[in-house]
Amino acid sequence: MTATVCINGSVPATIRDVARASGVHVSTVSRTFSAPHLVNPDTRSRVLSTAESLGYRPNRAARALITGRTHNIGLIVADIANPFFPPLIKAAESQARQRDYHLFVADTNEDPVMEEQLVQALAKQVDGVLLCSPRMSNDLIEKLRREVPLVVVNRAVDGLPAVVMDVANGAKAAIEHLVGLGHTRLALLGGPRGSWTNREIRRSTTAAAKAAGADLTVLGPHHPTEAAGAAACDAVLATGATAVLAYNDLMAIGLLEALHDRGVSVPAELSVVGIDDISLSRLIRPKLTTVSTPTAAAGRAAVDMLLQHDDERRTTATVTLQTELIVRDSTGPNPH
Amino acid sequence: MTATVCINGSVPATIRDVARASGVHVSTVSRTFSAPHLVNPDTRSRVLSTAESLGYRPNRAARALITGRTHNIGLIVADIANPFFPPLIKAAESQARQRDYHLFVADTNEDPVMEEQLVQALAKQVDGVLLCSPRMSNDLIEKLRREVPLVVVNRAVDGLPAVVMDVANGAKAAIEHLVGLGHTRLALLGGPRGSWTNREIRRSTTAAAKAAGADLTVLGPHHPTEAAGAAACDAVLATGATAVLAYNDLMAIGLLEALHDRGVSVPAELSVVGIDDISLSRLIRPKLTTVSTPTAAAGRAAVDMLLQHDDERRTTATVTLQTELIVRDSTGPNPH
DNA sequence: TCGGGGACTGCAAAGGGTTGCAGCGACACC
DNA sequence: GGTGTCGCTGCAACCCTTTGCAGTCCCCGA
Repeated sequence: MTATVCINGSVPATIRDVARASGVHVSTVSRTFSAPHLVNPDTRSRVLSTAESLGYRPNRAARALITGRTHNIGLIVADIANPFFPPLIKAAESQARQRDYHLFVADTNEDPVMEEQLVQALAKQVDGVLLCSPRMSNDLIEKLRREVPLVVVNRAVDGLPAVVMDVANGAKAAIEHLVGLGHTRLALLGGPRGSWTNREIRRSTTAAAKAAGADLTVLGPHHPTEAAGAAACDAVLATGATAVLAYNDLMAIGLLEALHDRGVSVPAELSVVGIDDISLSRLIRPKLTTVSTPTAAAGRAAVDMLLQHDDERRTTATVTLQTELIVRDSTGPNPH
Repeated sequence: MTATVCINGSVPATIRDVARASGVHVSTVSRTFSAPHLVNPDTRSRVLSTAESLGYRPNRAARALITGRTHNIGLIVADIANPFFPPLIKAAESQARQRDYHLFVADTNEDPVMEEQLVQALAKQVDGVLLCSPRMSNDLIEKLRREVPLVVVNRAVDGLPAVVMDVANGAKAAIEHLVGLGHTRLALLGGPRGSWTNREIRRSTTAAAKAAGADLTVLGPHHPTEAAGAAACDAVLATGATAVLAYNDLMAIGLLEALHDRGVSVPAELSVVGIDDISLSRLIRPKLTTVSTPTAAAGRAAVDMLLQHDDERRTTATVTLQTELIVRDSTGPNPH
């Protein structure tokens, strides 16, 4: 086999080198790092300083082999480049590192089949996986949780720890906002098939519209992209609705673009509401009215749940994070 | 020690279990996976099927321990949530996985000190690190490359494989575009201290302005953020310039926002050019004229370089990716 | 018939740590 | 002085896989 030599020709120092150089047994060196209180302060500082001078760092793979804990976490998202995810990834990474964990990030390209492959591939290499907005079936999730501890984000699964955003409540607030502006014919621009969030939104929106005595046309399923939002423009207009709630900001923004191209003015002729409050939403014109979802908090919470339920016995709690309607410039009174 | 038990109480299958169940030696099982041509097809298929039924997957940590290759890559960026990075991360991850590598992603929060810590922490756990837009000193890079193979992106370092974008040429094109529109008083909204890209842009912009006989005021250093772009608005106006080139799109967009608030119309009174062509740039109004940088290609190229120079002897080549000026609506003729 | 070689397979060491157990000296207490 | 305890350290097995080496078996050519 090929030894991993550094560029200057020296081999990275192992625990044995440190032991030899400081005149103690390897187990003492090991304890110096993993259970410092068990070793004599003098010995400890001697070991520490020779370790320092040798540039020694414990090999995590070797440690993982015996302890069974890799100190790695996997994070699986549908699309890294979808602006919804980066804040979540960033928060999760930061939280993980603070607890001395490293984060694998993987992208399924919106493909549910890929989700399974990724979990399988990561399973032996991580202490747990964060599944963000998974589209796979419940059965499959059941199967996978047997291979590796799982925390799901943006989905509720029986008996599995989960972090969800209260989009139902957010969607309800959005509908009430629109009804309050006098709109009576509404449309919902649906998201992708298999999305728990999408089901929540549809359910809540339907109920809220009904309660308010408003008409609601549900469109979809659609890809959760700007392009799909733009492509759905004619379908939206055909419903005769004066206000639309979109599955996410990206679709809302695509819709806004297409409306602009067709000369339909927002919010004068049509009100548009998004969901997520991605940073883009306050930069476009008109500024988008949207339901803000606490993505960074979700990332942190998911890491916390994984690490905590990893320590003690498994918890199956679901933490629900609140959402908030942010009214900006894309909604206005019913023109009729 | 605590065995890692799965949720159903079973312990994950090891190579030994497979060997026992299929009546061969562990080495044969090992070879079945890592050198299939060395084992009899019958044996191989028998091993494969029992492995399948036992749900066996090779333990990468154990494999890493003996081969010295982890099949992991580290990717260090300044800010995951900065829209410049996600396309790069996505492309790198995809390219890595295609070659059976997994990607650690880490965020320095724009802090150069953190860069070193991260490389150190990742060093023993990866086969190489991709350093994106590093701000650390050359000396430090020299030191770190001794611990782990490095590829730098958006920076040229002597003797180190690098992927850079030809921003110099892009900035030159931007200046020529502005001069062609009749602008003679220009401003450069500079980026962060320590950024190689920033130096390149300044150098090239200065030269291009001089060559064209135009005035150039250089502002900065600034954080590469929208907020910093907005904050610099007054300073930009104070220069008396009729056209500005910003270090990146984010700053340009922040500037656009601030200009809008002050009632300065773009491009009628002031032309603005960004760099990067993040997806946001074509969604804001006016659509931003910008220099597009091939970030996804950079991510792929960086992974390729790391993996290739990892195979054979170390290459120190620098690959330079072309940039392109995208003219949209934020630039127009000199009003004077 | 025998030697040589090829195709498989088994054996065992190695890789870098962790950890239960036992040893040992120092000290306190009776 | 004997005994028990405590603090520290060493010993050695173990984690899971890879891989150089050696052995076995079979086939082929001489």
